Amino acid sequence: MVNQEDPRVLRTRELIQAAFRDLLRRKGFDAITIKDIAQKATINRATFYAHFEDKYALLDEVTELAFDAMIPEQVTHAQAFTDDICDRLILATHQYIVDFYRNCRMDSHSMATLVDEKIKKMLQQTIARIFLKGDFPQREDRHHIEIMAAMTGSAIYGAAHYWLNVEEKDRTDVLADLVRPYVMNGLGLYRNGDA
Amino acid sequence: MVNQEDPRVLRTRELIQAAFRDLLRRKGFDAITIKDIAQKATINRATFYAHFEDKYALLDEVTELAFDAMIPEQVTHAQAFTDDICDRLILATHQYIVDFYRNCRMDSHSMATLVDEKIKKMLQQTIARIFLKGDFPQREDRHHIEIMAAMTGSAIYGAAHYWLNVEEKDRTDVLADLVRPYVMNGLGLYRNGDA
DNA sequence: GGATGATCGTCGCATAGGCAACACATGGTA
DNA sequence: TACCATGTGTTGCCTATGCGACGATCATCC
Repeated sequence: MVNQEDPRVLRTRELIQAAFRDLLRRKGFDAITIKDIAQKATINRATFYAHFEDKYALLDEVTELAFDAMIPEQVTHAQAFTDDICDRLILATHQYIVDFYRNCRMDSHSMATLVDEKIKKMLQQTIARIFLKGDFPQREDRHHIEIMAAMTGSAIYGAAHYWLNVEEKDRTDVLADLVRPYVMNGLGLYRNGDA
Repeated sequence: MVNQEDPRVLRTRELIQAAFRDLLRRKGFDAITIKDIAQKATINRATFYAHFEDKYALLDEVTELAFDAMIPEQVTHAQAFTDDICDRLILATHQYIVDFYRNCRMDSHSMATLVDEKIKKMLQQTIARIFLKGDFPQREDRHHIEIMAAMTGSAIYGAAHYWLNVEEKDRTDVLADLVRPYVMNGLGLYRNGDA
């Protein structure tokens, strides 16, 4: 395979990703061909396959990069899962979903599913990483941590997604006020005692 | 040398030109090094030399492309040097100079001189081409055509340049009304008889 | 004067990318 | 059915680009 440090490789991958993001704004995922991507990226079609197995792998990477960019500094370096960190995760997730649905034509169910799964997985990993760094209860039990992270990530994602169709969808503070107590209580971490 | 049709070549040249245009907005021509250009273009310094002899050759090409883009369709395909064509050339030249001085830090006398010469030359060539297509007086005399084109191009450029420091610099219509009769009379082409 | 550092322009070698062709799958259509 | 067009992955060969090094030039500083 190619050397991931070579500047030509970095540039080509960036070109492919940019072309793909651009195409997603114009046509549905299913309608995008490798030829389309290669043309817009000004690379050869064969070169695409030197970098990505197929367009699904490309979607996966683009999604990962985009969501990573949404996660605030404070969350990435959080030492404990606090109310503040929880809020930031809720808002970042919600914002990501809003941007995603605004920018991409959603005529492809397969893409929506793939992105859903990807984001949920990243949320869970992010949360689990914070749990492991902090003084989380049953910190030694790996399974316990993972399942708590899975539930928390799913809850946040589910709520953020649901909020798309709510009347007061601009009141993300309301969203956070609903999700935070639920999650923190579920984790046994709520300290403000209003649950 | 490299094959000018290869898509890698086209892309690399475009990257170099874009990087150079961008750098010209931030620092003076003299202060720009080949290393700067290569870094911003995400190419290797040695690759630069496969495409341009030095930064002067690059400036020449970038200037040519930019001025070409300013010349209206009607002028490019003009069959005769009419009042209208003359006006369009005056305004395009003036607009080019305005953009140029607005976008580039003019701490380099050498660059200003090079661009001046380049634009004047392109103007003259454009005008000579129109003369050759139309029913220009003494059409058979190549020298006559060339020198008329040279004077016309120089006059237009000189006036457009001078107009930068005029109080009513926004009244480009006034500029055109001053230059057009002068040029057209000089060429013996003025038909409206107000000279 | 000499030392130092930055840039220039060029070289040979290693590697990523372009090209043309291939077999294969899919879907429309005569 | 057979046919044609279009998209997918893959391959071998060739070319453009990246890299590291080189000597040369120039400016700065001691």
